[in-house]
Amino acid sequence: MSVSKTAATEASKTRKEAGEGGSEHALQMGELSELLGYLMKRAQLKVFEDFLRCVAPLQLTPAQFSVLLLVDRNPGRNQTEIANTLGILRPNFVSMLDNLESRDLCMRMRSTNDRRSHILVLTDKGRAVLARAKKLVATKHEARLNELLGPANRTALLAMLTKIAAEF
Amino acid sequence: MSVSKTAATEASKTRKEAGEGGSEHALQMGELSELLGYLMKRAQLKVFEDFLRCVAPLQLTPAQFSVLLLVDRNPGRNQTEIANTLGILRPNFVSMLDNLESRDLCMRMRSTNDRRSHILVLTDKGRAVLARAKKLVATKHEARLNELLGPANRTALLAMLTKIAAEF
DNA sequence: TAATAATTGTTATTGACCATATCAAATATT
DNA sequence: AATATTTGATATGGTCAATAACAATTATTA
Repeated sequence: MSVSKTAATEASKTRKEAGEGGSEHALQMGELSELLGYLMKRAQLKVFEDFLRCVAPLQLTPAQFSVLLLVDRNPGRNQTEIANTLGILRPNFVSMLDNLESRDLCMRMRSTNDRRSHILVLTDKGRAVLARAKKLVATKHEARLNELLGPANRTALLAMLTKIAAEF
Repeated sequence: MSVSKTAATEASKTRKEAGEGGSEHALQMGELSELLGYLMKRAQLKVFEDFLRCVAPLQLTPAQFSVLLLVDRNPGRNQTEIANTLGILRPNFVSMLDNLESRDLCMRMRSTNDRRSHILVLTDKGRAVLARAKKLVATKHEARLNELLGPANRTALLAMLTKIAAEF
């Protein structure tokens, strides 16, 4: 089982092999393959990757999509409220909105009640893009998860992630 | 220096939780609460937060912990091999090792076979810290997941994350 | 009402993280 | 021997996350 250090170093010189990416022997993952954070991070990166692929025609990141969703569902809210709900810090939300506004997906409107705040509204184009994005996400992205896990497991996974996000 | 990690966790107390605070009504999350990427990212952040808390006495990030684990389990491997396995780019792995080496947790040794490469080895202190870290992770971090989900669900979650990380 | 505090959006800045190009030394290939 | 590839390293740019600070506005309170 255990390999001596000299044998291991010897082995390191031996190989070049055809395979995926790494041309060496696979390393022992050890307890890494049971480490929640490691698996979660790896999975999350894959999910974001796939999201970007699926919604690439619309040039929307996951964060941008979530902003459009939330603004659409919550008319009359200001920047701070939207940003807080998404866990985005207010300073960092500014450039994000600048981007969406420059692409005519979203608009800042001065509130009549409180002239400090900007009420956020989707433009017609913003609503149209959001609708197309939702369709792409549902038919390509989330559908992929269904194929991989099955509907029951998918539901279970989302429930567990929700619980972790809320109570961990 | 390098208190940025603790500073970040300290700052989490300042951060307002999404949808909390009795003054404002909670926003409608809409299909956000069913969006895989959103939930995954939120959950992942919580998990990393908790990991940092649990292993704070040892001042190890999840990434550093994974490096120690992998080096320990794979004696005789060089930087490229370890970095590749963890999905870390070689240039970015350099400063990471500089850090671990400066803390006397890890050592670079010139290979006798190939004088270009650095064989990575844990120091005695590195092995000791790793052992303590493993214990903290098991008894505080992963145990927390068990309490939250139960053993069966925890196993199911890890399996699904593994599948997503591998096949998505 | 006047003075003070708090809030909103914003700018500036910093540090962490990810990615690419490039380099010298060493090794592999031709 | 000449050329190509690999390894660790440096430099650099981009994206995020986080903090401090500021002007305009609103809320508080003395």
